[in-house]
Amino acid sequence: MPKLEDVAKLAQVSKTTVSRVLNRRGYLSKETIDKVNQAVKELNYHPNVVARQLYNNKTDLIGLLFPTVANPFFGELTANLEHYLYQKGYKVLIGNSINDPQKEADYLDQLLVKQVDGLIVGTHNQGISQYHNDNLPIVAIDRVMNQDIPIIASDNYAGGKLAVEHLLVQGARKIIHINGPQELATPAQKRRAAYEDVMHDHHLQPITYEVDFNISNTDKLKVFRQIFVEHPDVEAIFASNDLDAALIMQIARERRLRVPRDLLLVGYDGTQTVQSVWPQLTTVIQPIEFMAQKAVTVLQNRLHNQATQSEYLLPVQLHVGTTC
Amino acid sequence: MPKLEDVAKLAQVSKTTVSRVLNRRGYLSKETIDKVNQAVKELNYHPNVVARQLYNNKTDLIGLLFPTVANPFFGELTANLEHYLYQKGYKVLIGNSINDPQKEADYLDQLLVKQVDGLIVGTHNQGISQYHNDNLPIVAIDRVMNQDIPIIASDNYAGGKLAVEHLLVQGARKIIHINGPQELATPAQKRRAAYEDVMHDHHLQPITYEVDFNISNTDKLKVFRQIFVEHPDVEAIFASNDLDAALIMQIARERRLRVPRDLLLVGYDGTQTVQSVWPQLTTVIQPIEFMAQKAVTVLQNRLHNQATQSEYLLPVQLHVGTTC
DNA sequence: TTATTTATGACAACCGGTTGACATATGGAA
DNA sequence: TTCCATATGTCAACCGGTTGTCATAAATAA
Repeated sequence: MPKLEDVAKLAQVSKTTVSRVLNRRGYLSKETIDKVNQAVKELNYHPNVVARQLYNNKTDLIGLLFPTVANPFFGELTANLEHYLYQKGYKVLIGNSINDPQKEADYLDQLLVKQVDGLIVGTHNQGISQYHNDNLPIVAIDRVMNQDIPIIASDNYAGGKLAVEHLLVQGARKIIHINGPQELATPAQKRRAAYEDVMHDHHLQPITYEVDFNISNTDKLKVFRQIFVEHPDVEAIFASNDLDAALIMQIARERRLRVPRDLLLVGYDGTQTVQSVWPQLTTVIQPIEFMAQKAVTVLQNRLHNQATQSEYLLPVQLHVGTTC
Repeated sequence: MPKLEDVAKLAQVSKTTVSRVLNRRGYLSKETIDKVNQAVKELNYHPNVVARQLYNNKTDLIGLLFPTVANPFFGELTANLEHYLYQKGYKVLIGNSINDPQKEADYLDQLLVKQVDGLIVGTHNQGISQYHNDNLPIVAIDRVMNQDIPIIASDNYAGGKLAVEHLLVQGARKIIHINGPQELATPAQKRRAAYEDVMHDHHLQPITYEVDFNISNTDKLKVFRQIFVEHPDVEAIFASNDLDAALIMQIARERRLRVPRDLLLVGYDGTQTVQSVWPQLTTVIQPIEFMAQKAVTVLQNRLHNQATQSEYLLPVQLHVGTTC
């Protein structure tokens, strides 16, 4: 692997001159520029990125910490984040933390140390202390970290309201909601608040099941089956996300419940993948692309020490399919 | 951000000793070890990764170049790759190249230069020349690059055969296949070969539509609608992948064709996402996790200069749903 | 003719950690 | 008493660039 010195030798100029040509600084004649470029091409020389990173004290890398890109919501989010970050000259390092707080802490430990210039996080684990780090600009998506870390989220309260009110309009009364554990501080809890508010407004009893996002589908199915055992008269379910809605659908089939006749179903997220494969699902669409764009903008503000708000709420949209 | 020297000062030892403690080499007394560790903790010191990378001439980063993690196949593949790579001590840098050969070339240019220790690629663009690079270990997934680059793929021929033979058993005769452009050298072309072989064996006329993986859903829908215009008597479609199958399904609904009564449909990939959301789809399941694991193993062999085969074929499985 | 701009080189410090060479001191074993 | 393993320090080179300081020389302008 050729280095700067080799280029200098071949072009018969000094290291300094080569560096000047590559970085366009100082006075340079056309001839030397050509000579150097010629040598660069001949040797197929590329400056060593790591050496530059060391001197410049930045890597142009942004870390993304999310549960898993196997989930279409995080997959699409990651794809969009990568897109916008690439436009700004950053590359993307990913860390999937699903179900493994140790792994998340590990990643943090390593990334916080000059490996990345900034971090965008949306993990679902609790009690990671390293986030209290002033050195590294961090932005959270759909996750409450601490005061210093700005949050990008869709308008979960509005989304919850849209979903529940739609269910009520469709005539459902016994509506059950699924959400993550309350200890986990996520903006998604606002859907629960919306759900409970709307139910109370209609003098209905809210019933919320708390299900950990990280558990396996098999375990989720067990919990969801329990819902139908404990509430055989359930008329509608407002699920945490579209994949959970799919599991509910699976159970509905097991129990020979026809959707929407016997059971109404609303999901959440509205990823393009699920929209494409299961357009019948009524769901609340989060503006994934917009969230990614906003996260990148806010992160860049942080990187440039510009002021940012502590929270950014983006609008959601109800997609009405045939499941309710 | 504290550096090694600061730790040395605080612990009242030399830089060398600190380095010795951190890297466990040479003779060390328990007291100094404790003193150093104490100072490390007190300062919250972490060695600068980039400096280490420069000296060691490796980054412990592996680049993943795929079309987009927004697609569940690549999302799940990426998640699995990340999992296995993490286990081996590598971090993951992603690059999504969809629909943008320039971006792919860009990534390559930058990653080939000591930014990553190795590369796993599965992009769908053509004519990228930089892959002829001897410096960097590369492994390809489901993509033919050049002789030096080992390929991990599922058994596409067997998969194609399974799908088509199942369609025939179900009574279909006019079966249309969708695949990528033939110029694009991918193992997926073997499905086409299998399809055409089986059709010929049954004295049936194979009809293959070539559709670029990278085009938008809107454009794909246009092409797929054309299929039904040109072949109104089509009885079955063997799609390139599950998402394409979903689009076909959409068109079937438009045309009031009932699946499987009026149209049989087989997909390809069998991602957990699609399996979960649309279990009714009959499809060929690629062993994504196994492919990821194999890719990581083979890459590591390359990294350690151990011999590797030029191709690894992994078994597929037919999932029979209700779409055929 | 003199001053200034343009063009290039040599050199060293620096980014932050790693490593080898060499010196030195202590304690216990032979 | 001598020898050696143990324990720590100093110093400098190195990884591969970047940048500032000085020096030098030719070309151009005043």
